[in-house]
Amino acid sequence: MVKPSGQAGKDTQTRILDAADKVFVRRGTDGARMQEIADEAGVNKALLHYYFRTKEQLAHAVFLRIASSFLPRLIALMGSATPLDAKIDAVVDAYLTRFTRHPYLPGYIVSEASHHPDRVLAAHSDEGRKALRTLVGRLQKEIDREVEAGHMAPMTVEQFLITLVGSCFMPFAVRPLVVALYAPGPRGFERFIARRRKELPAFLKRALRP
Amino acid sequence: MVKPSGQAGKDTQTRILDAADKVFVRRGTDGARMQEIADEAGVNKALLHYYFRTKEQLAHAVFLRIASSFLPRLIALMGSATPLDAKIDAVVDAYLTRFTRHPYLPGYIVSEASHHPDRVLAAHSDEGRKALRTLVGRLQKEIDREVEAGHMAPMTVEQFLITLVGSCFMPFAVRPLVVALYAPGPRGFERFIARRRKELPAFLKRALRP
DNA sequence: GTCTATATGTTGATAGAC
DNA sequence: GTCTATCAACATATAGAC
Repeated sequence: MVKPSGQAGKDTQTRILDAADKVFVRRGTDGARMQEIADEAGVNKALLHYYFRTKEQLAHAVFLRIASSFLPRLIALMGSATPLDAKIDAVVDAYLTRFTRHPYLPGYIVSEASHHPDRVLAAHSDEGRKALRTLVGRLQKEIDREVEAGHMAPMTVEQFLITLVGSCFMPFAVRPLVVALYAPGPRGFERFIARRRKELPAFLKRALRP
Repeated sequence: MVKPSGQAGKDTQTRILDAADKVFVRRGTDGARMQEIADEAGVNKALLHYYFRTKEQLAHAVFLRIASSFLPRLIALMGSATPLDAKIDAVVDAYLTRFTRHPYLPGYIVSEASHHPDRVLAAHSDEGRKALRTLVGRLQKEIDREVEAGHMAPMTVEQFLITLVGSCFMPFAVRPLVVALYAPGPRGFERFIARRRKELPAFLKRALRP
């Protein structure tokens, strides 16, 4: 028996979680209303509490699901057995593609990190942190070797990762400003990102050279 | 007659605005409470409405004051008659210094841009936007000339500005994560920023070379 | 201008029928 | 599991004394 596709086919808990994701990400946790989530899920408000007890716990579930696919993905892309240049291409492509589909995601993540740090920290397991530390260590060794050989400029991996991720986050995180200041018109932002897709990897790679 | 210094010496309206700044920036507009602002200002809640009528208008006043010093400062630094390399040094230094003093500022600005785009747009005057467009045009010409002469890699100014600003914003915008993942310990973040102060300008300058 | 007291409207959360 | 009805708590905003 094939499961019916679309929202209607999912079980209620998933429908609520998806709706909560949509509303929390768009409005921010503090700006979100349980009523709007219920409407979005096509259920009653009381049902939200039946499945998740409190808004706080629902917010936690939403952030957890997002975080669970975020750091691991970065670690997978940066940990692959490819040259650093190819990794940059992969990460920029993956992030810009994802954010194009979910434009409010960067703003939401930053918002949560700023105003609900506890929730953000709780969503990252010790294994995840450890995996990242391992990755950073391996990358740093790799880079140091290249530096020694004169093929690369000296650089701290943590600093580079922040710059890399931040460069993908930023245009979406302040999108209204980008549109107003740089990219007017109906498809202005789209064009801005299309251009970034080409320029950003080239820019970052140039910075790697000795 | 010398005015007494400190909070107590300022007139009430300013004290309220300063308090609102503190609370809004720290909690986010939606998470902020008028009561907390009143407490912070050392006045009664009713007085907030006497001076600013609504929370919305108070939030507008706070964001406006912040925005008024933000874009102009960037334009001033990037528009000075110095080489691009020196401008990078100046901007990175100015932002990292400011954010060290006001760590919640980047998160707040992103939060407002994401969840209250109208307010953000209203806070930027047409003159400001025009000034930025003029600056971008001049910089682009300058760069194109250098590219022609083979001294610089081709680059779009708007893209570079986002990367530059984003690289300064990002570590503060996700500070709890940076601390947990990269910079543990009491002064870990401080050290992270101190290192960034050196690495980031060098990194960006390397990316400019042809 | 500044306060106390209160009104007004939301919002998260629960009780209880079905 | 899902709904309707309702509560209790809170937050913004106002009225009115001083």
